Amino acid sequence: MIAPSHRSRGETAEQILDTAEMLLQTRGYSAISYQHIAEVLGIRKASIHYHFPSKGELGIAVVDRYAARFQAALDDIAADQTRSALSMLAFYVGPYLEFAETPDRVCLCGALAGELMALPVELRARVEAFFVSHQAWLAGILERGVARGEFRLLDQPSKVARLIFGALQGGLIVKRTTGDIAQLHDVVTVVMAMLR
Amino acid sequence: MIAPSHRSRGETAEQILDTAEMLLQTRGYSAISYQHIAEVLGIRKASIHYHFPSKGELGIAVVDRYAARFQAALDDIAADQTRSALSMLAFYVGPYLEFAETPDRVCLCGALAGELMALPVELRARVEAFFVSHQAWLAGILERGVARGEFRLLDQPSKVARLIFGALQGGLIVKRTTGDIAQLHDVVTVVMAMLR
DNA sequence: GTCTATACAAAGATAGAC
DNA sequence: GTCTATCTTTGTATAGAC
Repeated sequence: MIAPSHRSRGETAEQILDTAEMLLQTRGYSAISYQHIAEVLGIRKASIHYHFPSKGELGIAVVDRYAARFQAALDDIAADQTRSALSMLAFYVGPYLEFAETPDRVCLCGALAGELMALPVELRARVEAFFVSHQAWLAGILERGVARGEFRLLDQPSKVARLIFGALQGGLIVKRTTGDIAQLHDVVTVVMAMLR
Repeated sequence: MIAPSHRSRGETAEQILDTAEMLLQTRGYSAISYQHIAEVLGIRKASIHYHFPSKGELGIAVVDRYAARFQAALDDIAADQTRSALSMLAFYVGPYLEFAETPDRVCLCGALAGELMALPVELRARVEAFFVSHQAWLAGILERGVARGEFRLLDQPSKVARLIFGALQGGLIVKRTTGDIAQLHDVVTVVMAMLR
């Protein structure tokens, strides 16, 4: 029985997070303001301060929600022992390819990492945790693929995971800049070829 | 005979560009201000406006200088027919590894690309041109390595170049976030292994 | 919970003295 | 070429009415 996951936040708070997430992905942290978010939602700046008193807290809430959503999906996938490692990897690449299909979105943490030193330290820590956990997850999938005879790695799983993760983050950012969707597809193609 | 390359800009203008470049690499475009630059140099905001009337123009001047410096080195290297393709690639990776040795610097264009939609359009165009030309250069080196029997590629040179470039940009950004210098070294190691 | 109003600081930019 | 002074707008944040 699947109960609808009760929200710990109200509707307005969720809309604020949605809008802030979109703006952070497209324009970054320093460039966005309460005014921008308020305009998109048709509300006033003060209403946002009611839900998220400071910009730093808002940024943290956005990243925490984003990372938790991602992590839940990764946990689900990795837990399914019947799936091939290849399909797990293909699953992981999915969100990146989806972002690549938008004109201006990249991974939230990839965008924030570009202006790392301008972020509140608590926010930096979140971005770091995101990178660390995703690379650990990838390394686990690669190890699994080796154990199942699906992958042949050029080096230790953790090192290959770093290459793949960096290539996805970097490839997505380059894709948005050049506007060429093939940028990320090519990266994924070569990554897959590398694992055989 | 080597004449000292005459500067088309004065000493102060160069110092402003140096400081702006450093701040852009560490904090990004939106987060830096004339005030920050002035404080580092011990001058006033108005003095910067004398040399670079608007922030957009300053940003463009920084990126143009950065890209030209990089390009001159790439042209020199690629022109030397006696060098191996491997040594050329090792040379290309050099600046990334140097940035990785600093606590908070990444590639200027990699940093700016994270907040792409917040940049003036002329600046975006510069970042795009940087990405396009660097990937073309890398593809040329890869092709050369294949012709010389040094490299064996998993796919077309342009596609492998995209993987390598994205991995370097992404790897450097992840490295700065996690603070682990091995992050980028591992990426380079696996890239090199991939080419054999 | 959302609004108006406001405080306060910082930003980009210009005018004009030196 | 650099400075002081100033303008205008924007940003973050709070107080208090509704």
